[in-house]
Formats: sequence, C-alpha cells, structure tokens
Amino acid sequence: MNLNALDLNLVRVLDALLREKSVTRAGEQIGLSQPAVSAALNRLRHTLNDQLFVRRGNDMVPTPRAESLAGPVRAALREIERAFQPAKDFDPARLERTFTFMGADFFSMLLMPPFAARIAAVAPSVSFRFLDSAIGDVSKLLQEDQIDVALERPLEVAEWVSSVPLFGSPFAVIAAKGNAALNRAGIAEGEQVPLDLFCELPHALRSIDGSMSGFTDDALGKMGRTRRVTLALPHFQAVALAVASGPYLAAVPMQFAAVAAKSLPLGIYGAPISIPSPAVRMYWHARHDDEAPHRWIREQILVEVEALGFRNLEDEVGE
DNA sequence: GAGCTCCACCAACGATGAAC
DNA sequence: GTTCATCGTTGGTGGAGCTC
Repeated sequence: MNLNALDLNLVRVLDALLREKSVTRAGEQIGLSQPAVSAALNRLRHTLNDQLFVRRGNDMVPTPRAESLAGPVRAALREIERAFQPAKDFDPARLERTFTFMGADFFSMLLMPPFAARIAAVAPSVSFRFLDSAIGDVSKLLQEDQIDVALERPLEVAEWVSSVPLFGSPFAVIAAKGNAALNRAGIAEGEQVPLDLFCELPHALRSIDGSMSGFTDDALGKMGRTRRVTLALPHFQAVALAVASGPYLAAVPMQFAAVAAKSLPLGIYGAPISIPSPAVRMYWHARHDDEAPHRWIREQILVEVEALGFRNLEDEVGE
C-alpha cells in the first residue's frame, strides 16, 4: 500500500461511504458531487487494492476489507477533528454529545440512574448508552471509539489505555430471607456463614463467559476447599433474583448486595474466608486524557461513586 | 413489458497549483 | 509564462428495481 497516495480527503470519502452506503449520499454529506466521490472511490480502490464497495441493486455493499476499516477510520477522523477544534472554555450546559459506557449490569443498575439524572440537570443535551461487559474486548472497543469509558475489574489492556481506580469491591454473601439451611444452622443476617456450610450449599455465580468459577473459588482452592456452583448467569441482577427465590448462596459485590437487598427478599451474610477484592477501575483511551468533555465526564463518574458511598463500603465487610 | 426513478460510472472540460 | 498533473464539475449513459 502506498501511503503517499492516501490523502485526508480520501479518508473522509471512505468514512462517508461507510456511513451512507451510497456514492451520491456520501457526496452530499461531505460536499462533493457524485462523480467526484466515484472518482475518489476508484483512487481508494487502487490505493488499497480492494474493491471496498460492490454494487448490489441500488446499494453499495462494503467488502470485509472496507468493514474492517470502518472503526479505525472513524476514530482517526474524530481524533483529527479534535486536534483542529479551536480551544475554548468548556461549558457542560452547551455540550451536545452521547457518551458510551461499558460495564456489568452492576453499574447500569446502581450507578447510571442517579448519574444520568444528575448530569441531565447540568448538561441537558448529553445522553448516554451503556453496553454490557460481554460486548467485547475493552482495548479494541476503546481503540475504535465504540466506547468512551469502561468500568471493569483489573484487565490486561493495551499500553495506550489510561485508567484510574474507582473503588474496592469486597464480596458479601447473599441468600434468600428465611433460607432454610441457614435458619437450621442458626445463622442470622450479618453473621458469617460457616465454611463447611458455605461449601455444602448450592451457589449462583455471575459469569459473562459461562465459567463456573470465580474469585471465591480461587480463594477456596488455596485452602484446598471447593464449593458447589450450580447456576451461572450473565448478570448480577439475575443472580440476585435466583438467590431471592431459591436455595442458592451467592458471593457478590458488597455495594450490589446492599442495593439488591432493599428491593428483594435477601439477607446479607459474611463470607467464611477472605476473598481478594480487586479494585474496580475506569478505563479510557489516552487520546482523551486532556479532552475537556471527556475529562469532565470522568470526573463526574468519580463524584458519583463517592456520592453513592461505594468507597466507604470497603471497610464494612467482615469476610 | 413499458415507463419511471435512482444510482454508478464515463467523457469532456475548467480551475488550480507545482515544476520548469 | 507554459506545461503538466490533479481534482473538481456538468452532462450523458446504462443497469437495476419498482409500479402499473
């Protein structure tokens, strides 16, 4: 590929074609005539040695090569636009933007409702999308600008990913109020579940990849013990619902347990062992480090985490 | 099947800028 | 100032899909 032949206007044309799937509409979008876009497409085809788009009826269908370029091209143009934007005082009240977050339902359930309401009061033209953790690789999604921020436990990420710790996420054990086995053993809410009973009872587990073990099983394994995980579900909320209506125990983040117990018939207990509780972190692409709107929304997330008392809860769990 | 519309593509030509 | 290359426009052609 000859990079010298690839000028910025061709990249703009490619982006417009990927958006519009039409030479005419792509031209309208970027202020060129249809023949001009057609000619640019031909130059792109020659430069990239790929058809890029093939005609099917009245549609221009992108080839796999063109599809693969969609994310990187969009991200590159967005970066260039930011670089040439005149510096001006940032005013959240005038910000028009959709931020895309990624994380477990833990966050969409606990963080987003109060967060979105608070942001709406100061930045009415800001909107949010929240994508589930299962959507894919964090580094790739950040690189392609498909997400602005990921809220996740510690991950292996690319070197250009910036991150900051949000809060520790210690585990608590939840069980249905009136759980027969715990009642028979005389274990009251707030007390620690004995290790033998903990290993004996069935467990529900939140698992996005179908794995039947987690941090709790790792900790038990170091003691030469195992538990019986009989139900793996992709969302914390589903785990809480299953526990509330079944015989299961579940080790879940303390913050989630506290909120779930307010709306479901759940009791919160102490775990019989110390389960390592890695700090949840906020991840973003380093190219946004100094971008005012992005920096502002990251600061607002930190403020919300503080307001929700997530940090304080770290000290309340006696596992 | 005819007529219409939409679309990609081609040819001719003009404007512009670099090289000499 | 001339030549040349590049990239834009206008005008036209032909293919595909839709409606009657």
